[in-house]
Amino acid sequence: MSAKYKEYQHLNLPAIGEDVLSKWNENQTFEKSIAVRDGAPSFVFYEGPPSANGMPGIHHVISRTLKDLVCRYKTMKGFQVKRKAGWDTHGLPIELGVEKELGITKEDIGKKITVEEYNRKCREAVMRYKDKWDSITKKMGYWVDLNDPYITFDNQYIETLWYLLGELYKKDLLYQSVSIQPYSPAAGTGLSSHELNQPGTYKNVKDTSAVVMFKVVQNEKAQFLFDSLKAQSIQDELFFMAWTTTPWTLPSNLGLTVGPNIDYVAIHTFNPYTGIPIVVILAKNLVSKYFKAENENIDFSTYKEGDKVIPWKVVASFKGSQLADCRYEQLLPFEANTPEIAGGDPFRVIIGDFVTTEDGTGIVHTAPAFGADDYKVGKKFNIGILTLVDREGKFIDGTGEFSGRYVKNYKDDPDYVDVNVDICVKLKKENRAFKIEKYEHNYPHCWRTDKPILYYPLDAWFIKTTALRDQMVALNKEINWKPKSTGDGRFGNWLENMVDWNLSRSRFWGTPLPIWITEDGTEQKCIQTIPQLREEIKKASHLNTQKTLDTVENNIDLHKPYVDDIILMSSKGEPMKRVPDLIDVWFDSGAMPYAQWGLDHEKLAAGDPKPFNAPFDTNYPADFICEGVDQTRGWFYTLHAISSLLYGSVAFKNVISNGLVLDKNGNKMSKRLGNVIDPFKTLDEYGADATRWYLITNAAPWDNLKFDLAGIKEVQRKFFGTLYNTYQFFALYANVDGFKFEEAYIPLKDRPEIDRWIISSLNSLVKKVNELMDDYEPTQAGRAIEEFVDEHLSNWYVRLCRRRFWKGEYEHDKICAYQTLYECLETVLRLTAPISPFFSDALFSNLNEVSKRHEAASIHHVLFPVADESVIDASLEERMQMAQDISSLVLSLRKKVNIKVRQPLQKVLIPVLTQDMKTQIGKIEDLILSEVNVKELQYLTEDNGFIKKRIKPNFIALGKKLGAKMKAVAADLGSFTQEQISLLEKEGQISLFIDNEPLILMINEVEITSEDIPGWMVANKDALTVALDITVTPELINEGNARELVNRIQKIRKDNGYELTDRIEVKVEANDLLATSIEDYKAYICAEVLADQLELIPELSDGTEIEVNDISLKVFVTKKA
RNA sequence: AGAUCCGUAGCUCAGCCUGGUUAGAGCACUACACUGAUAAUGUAGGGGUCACCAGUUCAAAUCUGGUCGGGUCUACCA
Repeated sequence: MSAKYKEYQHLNLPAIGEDVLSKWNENQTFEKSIAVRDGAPSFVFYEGPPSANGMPGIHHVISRTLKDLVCRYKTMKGFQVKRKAGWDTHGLPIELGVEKELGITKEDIGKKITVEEYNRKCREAVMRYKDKWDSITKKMGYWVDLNDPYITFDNQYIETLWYLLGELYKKDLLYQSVSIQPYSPAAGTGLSSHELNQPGTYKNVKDTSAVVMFKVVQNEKAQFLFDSLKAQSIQDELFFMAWTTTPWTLPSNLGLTVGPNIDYVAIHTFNPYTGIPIVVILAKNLVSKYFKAENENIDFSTYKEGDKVIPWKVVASFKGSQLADCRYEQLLPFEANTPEIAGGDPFRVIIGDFVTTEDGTGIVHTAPAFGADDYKVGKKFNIGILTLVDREGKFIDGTGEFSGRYVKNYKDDPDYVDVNVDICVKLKKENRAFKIEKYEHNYPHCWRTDKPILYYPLDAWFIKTTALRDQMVALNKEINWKPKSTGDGRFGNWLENMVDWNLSRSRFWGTPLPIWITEDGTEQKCIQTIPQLREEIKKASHLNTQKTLDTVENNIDLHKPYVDDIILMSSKGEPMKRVPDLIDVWFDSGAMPYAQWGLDHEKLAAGDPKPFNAPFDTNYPADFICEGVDQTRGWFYTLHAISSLLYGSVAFKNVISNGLVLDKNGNKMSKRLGNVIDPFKTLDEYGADATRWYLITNAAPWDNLKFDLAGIKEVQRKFFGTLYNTYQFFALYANVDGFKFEEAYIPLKDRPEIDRWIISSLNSLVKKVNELMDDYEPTQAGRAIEEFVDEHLSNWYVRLCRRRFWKGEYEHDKICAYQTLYECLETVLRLTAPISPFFSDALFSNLNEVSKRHEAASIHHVLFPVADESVIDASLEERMQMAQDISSLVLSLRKKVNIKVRQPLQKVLIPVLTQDMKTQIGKIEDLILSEVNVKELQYLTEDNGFIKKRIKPNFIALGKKLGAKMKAVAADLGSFTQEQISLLEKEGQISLFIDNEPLILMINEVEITSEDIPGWMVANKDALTVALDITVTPELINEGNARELVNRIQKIRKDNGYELTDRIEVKVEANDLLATSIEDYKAYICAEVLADQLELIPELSDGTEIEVNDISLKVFVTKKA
């Protein structure tokens, strides 16, 4: 039996997808795609683990399409691409979800519910939507190994994290320190940034703000200030002015921060509260905020205390950098805030980039304990730290009259007296306040207690990323970022301004920090492996319960609360408890290159610096990763940090950061707005191929995508519809003729020009697609394929070649046509396979099952096409483009005068400006003539005077030479006569007078085009001009009628449901108007409609009434038995 | 607040790196045509102050600076 190419009824992409999917499942096509590359070089891909705690959305489909297409492409390029799936299972979103479900808060954990029970709930919740995820993964055609995923809550995984943390610890890159975190004294707990971002936490409140004065100490650094005062005979006290909205932080002040490039001035004036003459320093830009312009330089001697008009005068100006290290007197000294207690070298002016001149005075009161910036800059300049407020939010003992007072009304005390006001009153009395006022600003509040938070130093563990910043920056330069700007800008910038990584989280469900510590904090142990833990606990068995000992020995779970029960022993025999912190979940995912394979204890024992299970060695670093751009400072960063810190290597070599998926109006998709796209519905309705193709080709991956279902429909119809039609066309005729690609491959030189052309274009496309895919530009690649399929293959090659497939015998030309079209289809399918894996596999299999050209069972096992440069013929492609343009021009002319294409016309005129152009068109003459149904093509050369020419400057060439004279020359050329143009053409140059200066213009400095042929219908595009002879002679009408008749008979054949190959007999009712036509073209008509007989009958009783160019007549068609 | 991306036809996008005188496609709309690929296709038409302002230049959608609008990340600070 003879194999046939499968023909379809309709294009049903979802059905094709399902069909292919079940074949993949049956035949283990994915597994085989990896197996067939055994021994080949590996291409390493890392899967960023999603959390199965939420439903997959359409935005997951885009990044997974990108991941998948790169992996499929690389597989087709001959690499082995292993793809281990992963699940991110720890973290706050899961905990919050569980809390919500149980109706509890963080404080209830350990009280209303045990930590054990709570974590069990988290563990259950985390895989809640795993089924949905697995389902979308399969449906969308994302090939990833779901059978053996890495899971971040697995003991093996956590153990590897512990090992890595231990390595950091050994390198002194893991340390404990305080960090300034949002803290709620009312609730007695630190708040995560996530909690701070709850709606409604930021409120507008009115606080007492103060501009206070810090007295400058006269010493070497400040001498220049005093000198300039002395020069002006000013002997009054000199102050720095600083502003604060939290006066309660003033006793903890240890520094004043100025901007190095900000301009400051010293102003001689009077304190508005005390009337004492003073000199104050503040930013020049902010002077007007405190001093009225009309009072500048007025007479000081008339001023009395209490006057509204306060004179002032600028007495010095300087840059902030000049103030560095000037000292000042402590503002509010008490027993508890001496320099000794503060540590460091306080009460100095220091330099900070964060200082602005938008608020305040341009000098920032710096209390390191109560602000992140303050802490950072304070640490940098070693000004010490004072925490004069306790965790309940009240002043500690030793702060004078303020001791024991709450800095805000945290207890809802009706008799609360604002300590901030009292501080300000004190400062006023001491001539240390310049301006006290209520100030309204946005301040964060605790979302549970509604009380203002404060920033408070809390203990935390850090990774010292800053120690290796330079290396991280240098390694980043090795990474190929798509788009580049994300790497240079967003990521590069982030690295430059990096701070140490705060690992600590005070939560319950996560990776515990494996550090045990004695009560006095003098001894620490960092545990790296489970065996090590077992060993250590054995030494401390007397400190632990039997239950704990059993658990550790038999079935340890490296989570809370079990690890917290474990007590180790110090060298001095003291008990050691684990620090209560969990680590940032980002460490979990950033460590996946190592932890996904787990720890190899044998390698570890042998001292291998990278003791991870196989196939780690061949799977690090990654060649490619891809995630949303929101991961830049998330996963991308943590991967990079851990890899740089521990192994001095990049973790990934190429990265695509894709943009967001927005709704069709450009809004973020959110459940609240109800504009989320259900990916399941989309895939079911339109199929994965169209969805994937749309996602990839509609916008560059890193641009935000405005997702519109109408766009998928368009892709479905426009691209897949066209490709499908082309395939159907091929299958239809190939089945009729029994073409199975059995004949030897016909050398291109023996094929017609149009075949050579499409093969040339095809190879140009292959070349381009390879380059673009190698450059991680799938959007460009997809668009190039679209253009080829639509413009070249379908709209030109197939359209022009249709007759070759259904006319004539099965011999040389026909086989050429089949071979050519087959090659195009097969190659295009292979090019599209990474993007649209189902459709391409289906059609490829249809082709291959008949031709058996490839041994592979799936398109995803064959190799990606490689361009054969020897068949690319640029000049052929150029002239075919010309043929398309000329045909389009002729057709547009026909349209203008309403002469249908079926009506033959006599001739076309084309002015040719060069010999080369004439040669080129000559080669495609026949093609054009048959396409536009014209009998002959005449060339007009320049010397016949027929053509009207147009001249314009070649701006690129002339620009450099002429510069400003360009406009004048352009105007001059615009008024050139035909004679001048031909003179220039003949001589090769012409002299002009521009602005009364002579100028020689060369022929290559202008562009001459033909524009018009007097007396003809013309049309032009760029340098091409086409004229059409629209005279319709009686002979031409006869021929047109004959063609029209053929067309009508064909329609009848089709209506009657005849097979393509059926022979017929035709009887036509005699008609004077058509008699000559039918007689003259009888042979032609018969050949076209496969008629063995064509008779003219005077009267026809039966038959179909038809119209041929407004002539009515009857035709009777019968099938020959 | 900082960083970054984006802003071109009603819609989705090219073009911008490397400045050049008619700013392109597709969709949608309108009209006409084609009819053995036919739930396809072709041709033509309308539709743009290339977000705005300034600068550089003979010449700016394109280069520079700024403004506005949208997105994202980071931060929240006297």
